[in-house]
Amino acid sequence: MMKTSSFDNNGVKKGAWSEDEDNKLRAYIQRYGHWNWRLLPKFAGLSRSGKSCRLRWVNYLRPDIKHGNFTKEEEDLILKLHKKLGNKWSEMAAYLPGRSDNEIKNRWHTHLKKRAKKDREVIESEPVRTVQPDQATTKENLVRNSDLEFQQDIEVLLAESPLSSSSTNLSSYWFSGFDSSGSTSSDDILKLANYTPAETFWTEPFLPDNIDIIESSSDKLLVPSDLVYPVSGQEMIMSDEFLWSSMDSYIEYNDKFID
DNA sequence: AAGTTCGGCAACCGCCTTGGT
DNA sequence: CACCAAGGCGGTTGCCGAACT
Repeated sequence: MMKTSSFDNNGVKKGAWSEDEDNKLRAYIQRYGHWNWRLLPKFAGLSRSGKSCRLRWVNYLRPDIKHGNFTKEEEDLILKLHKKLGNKWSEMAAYLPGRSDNEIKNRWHTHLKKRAKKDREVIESEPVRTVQPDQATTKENLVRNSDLEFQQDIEVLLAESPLSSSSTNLSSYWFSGFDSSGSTSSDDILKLANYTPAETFWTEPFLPDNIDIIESSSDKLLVPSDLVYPVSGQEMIMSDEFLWSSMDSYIEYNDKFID
């Protein structure tokens, strides 16, 4: 099931992720978040593209991600969502906590597409019922009813899960304050669920508001590239100790400007 | 038992959108 | 307004195990 890994001309690794790579990526994001996907692999000691790292995180390593079989309720909801949204996998993922857009897409292609086709055939083969005028089953009402049903399905599903997050929401999951043990407690998940990024602290790493003053001063604000200059693919792979200590001194150095 | 086909899914690719300059 | 970089999304590919012959 795994793709065998290989390196492209730029020394970027492709294919299946090893456990070691997973651990590095997980540990890095849990400790520092993902402030820049393109630069992240360098700091995490991975010879992967940023895109690849992002995908691996979003689809597989995110602590809230659910693995394993889809429930009947989830499948039913996907069918309804697909009817309503079409191939908007990421939008669909917003209604299915813990499921990635990729997973939903795969599920659709492997199982649900057939089921949807079957369902359609059954509906089409059903004889057309004659409607009494007093039933007032206008087209408008039918649409309204299906919307209501759809809304109810979503409410039921969300009630079953403590999270109502989406892959899109969680892709901005660059929280700080997680421990680096690699384990994820329910507290962590709750923290994540309740987390609302109110500032751009991590997305624009360590650049304080008074940047003008700092730039004019003799001190210079460190940026990640000040710490590491990988010139070859080989040099991008660094020891964890080095990475963590580099990052820590980077934070420490810039902290004085932020206070 | 060996070969072939099929199903499932992780990962890649290329395009589009968005935000910054 | 144009350009560029980064992130995000949907389509597709490729690998592997299971099922079938």
